[in-house]
Amino acid sequence: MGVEKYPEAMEFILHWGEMGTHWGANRSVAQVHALLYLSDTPLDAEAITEALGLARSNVSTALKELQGYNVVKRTHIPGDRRDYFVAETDLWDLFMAITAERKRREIDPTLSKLADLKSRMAANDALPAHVRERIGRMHDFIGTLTHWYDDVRRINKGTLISLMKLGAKIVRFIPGSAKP
Amino acid sequence: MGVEKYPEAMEFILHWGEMGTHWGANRSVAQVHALLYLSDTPLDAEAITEALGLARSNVSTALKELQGYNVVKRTHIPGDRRDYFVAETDLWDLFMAITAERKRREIDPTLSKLADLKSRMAANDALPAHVRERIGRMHDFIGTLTHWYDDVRRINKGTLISLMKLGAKIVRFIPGSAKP
DNA sequence: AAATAGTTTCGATATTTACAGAAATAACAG
DNA sequence: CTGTTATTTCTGTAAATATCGAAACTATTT
Repeated sequence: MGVEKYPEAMEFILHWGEMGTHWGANRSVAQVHALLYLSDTPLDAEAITEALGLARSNVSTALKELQGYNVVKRTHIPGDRRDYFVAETDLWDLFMAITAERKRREIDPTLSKLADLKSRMAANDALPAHVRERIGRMHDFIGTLTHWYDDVRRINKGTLISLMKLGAKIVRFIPGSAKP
Repeated sequence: MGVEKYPEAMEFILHWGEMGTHWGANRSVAQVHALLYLSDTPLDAEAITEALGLARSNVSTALKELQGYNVVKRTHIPGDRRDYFVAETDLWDLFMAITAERKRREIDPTLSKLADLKSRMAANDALPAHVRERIGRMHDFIGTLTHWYDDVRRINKGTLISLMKLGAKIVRFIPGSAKP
């Protein structure tokens, strides 16, 4: 019997669904993910459909999308032809997958657009200097941010978690930094 | 004459408007911000309305919202009763304002909900252990993230920028960390 | 070939969000 | 007190997004 029978579990799933729309997924995708996250056994598409009351086609699309983000994996049960699914339960990996996807959709297009504008502005001297300067500065800034992000992503997971737990104390270890 | 006359500037404004919808603002709000960001003089609501072709009421709402996020400030010109507006041009401050707002809308509600569920689950022993465990783990994880965020926010701006430029090299300074 | 599992596509809603325009209210200089 | 400017509220519409259910299609197993 699935977790959707428990009121607290269902409440979590519904909340996740609503928040999902703020996190760049749609409600169904987020609900399917929440259900799989709470389940301790792999579920097949049909079971998900019944548990959440969604259309079968919707669940299929959601599963495909979640696999694309690498937060859900497909498994099989011996002697059963159906596909079963499990969610990533390592929350750090989940977090990294979400940030990667959001960067792709929310940052990368802007970075390209700014690069494009910058190069086109270089040739155009009718343009006021401050416009060129501000668009250029925005490009540099977002470039710095994404460079930092790429850098941090490459750090070993355990190290990263320790770093995060260190929090603001990190500053102590940096040469030449003083309190404000 | 406003920056909206320059194709590249307008392109920036329109792009910003589209991306704004992914960043938690609506198109109008993001467009107004982009226009002010590119302008080197303060603009009044009427000028913004004409530059962007929005309804006056919409511009008024957008300005109010932007001031709420602390990314736009009101100023006055001597001998002129109208309100004028300027955008934050320090991109770091802008970034911090956006992240604060997004945390408020995208993280805080979930943190509260998880805390609530956690306390209610404690009393309920009909609930399977793994459900309690996974919701609890999610709460802890998001708690750790927001704690780190609060910590980092308190670091002096200049220090933070240096830290970011350091990128992955940060690891070198941390005692007891090794490459993967 | 028949049965089963899964995916994809499509048109018909339903829901949510953005936006405009009008009207009511407030603030205030002259 | 009066006219101008700015803000707020509301009402309706338009646009974007999400969802469903059905059907067509593919692949796999028996």
